[in-house]
Amino acid sequence: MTDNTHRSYEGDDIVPHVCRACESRHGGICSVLTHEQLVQLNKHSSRRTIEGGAEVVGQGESVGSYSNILRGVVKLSKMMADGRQQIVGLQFAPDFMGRPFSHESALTAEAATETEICAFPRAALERMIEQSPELEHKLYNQSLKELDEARDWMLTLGRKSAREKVASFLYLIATHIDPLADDGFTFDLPLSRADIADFLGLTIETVSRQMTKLRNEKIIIVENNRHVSVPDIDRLSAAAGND
Amino acid sequence: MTDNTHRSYEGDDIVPHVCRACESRHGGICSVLTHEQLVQLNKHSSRRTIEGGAEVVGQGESVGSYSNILRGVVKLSKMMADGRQQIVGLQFAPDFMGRPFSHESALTAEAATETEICAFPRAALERMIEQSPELEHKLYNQSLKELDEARDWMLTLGRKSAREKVASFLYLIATHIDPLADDGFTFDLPLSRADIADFLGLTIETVSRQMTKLRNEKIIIVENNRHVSVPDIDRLSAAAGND
DNA sequence: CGCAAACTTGACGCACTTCAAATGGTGTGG
DNA sequence: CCACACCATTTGAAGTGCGTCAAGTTTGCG
Repeated sequence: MTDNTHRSYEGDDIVPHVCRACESRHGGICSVLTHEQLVQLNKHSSRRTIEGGAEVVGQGESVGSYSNILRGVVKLSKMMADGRQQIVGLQFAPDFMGRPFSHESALTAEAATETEICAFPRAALERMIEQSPELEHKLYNQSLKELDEARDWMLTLGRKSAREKVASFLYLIATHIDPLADDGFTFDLPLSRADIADFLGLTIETVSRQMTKLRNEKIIIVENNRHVSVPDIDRLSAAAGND
Repeated sequence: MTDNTHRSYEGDDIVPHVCRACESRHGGICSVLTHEQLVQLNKHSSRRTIEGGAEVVGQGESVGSYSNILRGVVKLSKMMADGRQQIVGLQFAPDFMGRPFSHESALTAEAATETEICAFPRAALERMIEQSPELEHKLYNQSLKELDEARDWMLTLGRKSAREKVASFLYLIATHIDPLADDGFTFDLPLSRADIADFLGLTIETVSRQMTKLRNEKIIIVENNRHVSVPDIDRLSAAAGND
């Protein structure tokens, strides 16, 4: 396993300006690039802000670029011909977004909240992958992580009750979003009820009813429909059916 | 993308005996290894036959080895504390089996049918990955493929009806198993009804009822409960809800 | 042949969906 | 600052697809 030992160079003039203050420099894929590679990649990269609800790539579209998520939440979804939809993954900063070695997207990527990304052309990254085994290793590790998450979620989709599904979703968010306050777990939901339903394989109404029940049981505290607090994360975890 | 151009060496004395006749030599990960590496890996590798139903690795166990599937079907499953189970993936020859860079298994791997594998110690493979970017690239590509499949299946689990789920399963098998006859799609199911139910997030009874319906509609022909023929793969695909 | 396991079939119940209406929350213009 | 409109969410009532429980039936194996 490779070790990231570029820390000593931090602040060095060689690091591109935009990257120097980049939140993604450490956890993201850029952390394994040499300064030369960083400069190289940066020549073609561009920061973009995407408003919540806007589509980044559509299912079946050809993909011209990859990107890093710097801020926000992106939902990956699949749609059937008749309109039924399933969210198959959520991505958070500093995740890498894209499906290397496939030029047609099998899914839709859409910003759930306002999102900031750093995009670079497909060719630039693919060239860099060929040159840098560390980069490919980093990408491989992220795809293994995503595969683990996808399989966890398959258990949720296939075998959990509506109540457990909703609790599982809240638990996922609680453990992936930076909390708004220090007093435990308080956060804003990045997804609407409709999105949550599409993520859980349920209807909006069922999601709403289960949220109400969890609220009545004091497992969660809800304000403004989006703002949620979890007083006891272990109770939520238990409601999610986690061992 | 790397190109496998070792074909000219075929039959060369340097290739280990066991590998020379190996069905996995071409599609599997071994196809990107040099002959030297193949010899190296072969020193520690061992062929094993696993009877149907036997466990290869258990959920939560520490993993001592990786392997290639040479023949048969392996099911990957997750279990909740109360016994609810979900199959999260099926692997066919010549798939690589294992989760690199994680020493504790998050899932159970069990032979669905009688299965033959070629196992090698964890350390041997991990050393080789460090030396060979081509090998890591090959593994990365398989994990991307598995991720694509997992996400496809999430749509099935979350949004399809029982009928569509069963048809989707039959379609998956029909397109992944070598047919028994040349007359289109005839095969033996590698999974029992109980396994199919665990794969689809259904009960045995529901699977059975939907199979009966598909049989009555002549979309499938069933003999002996395991032997299935698909006269028109497009009708099956349509029943599965594929566009 | 006979037993056990796997599979099928039937009757009934319930969790979730569907359809419909009420409520709340947010932004806009007066 | 309020009134209104619009959308998101909640709540209610009724329907249904799948699960549960309980026989049967078939298959495979000693």
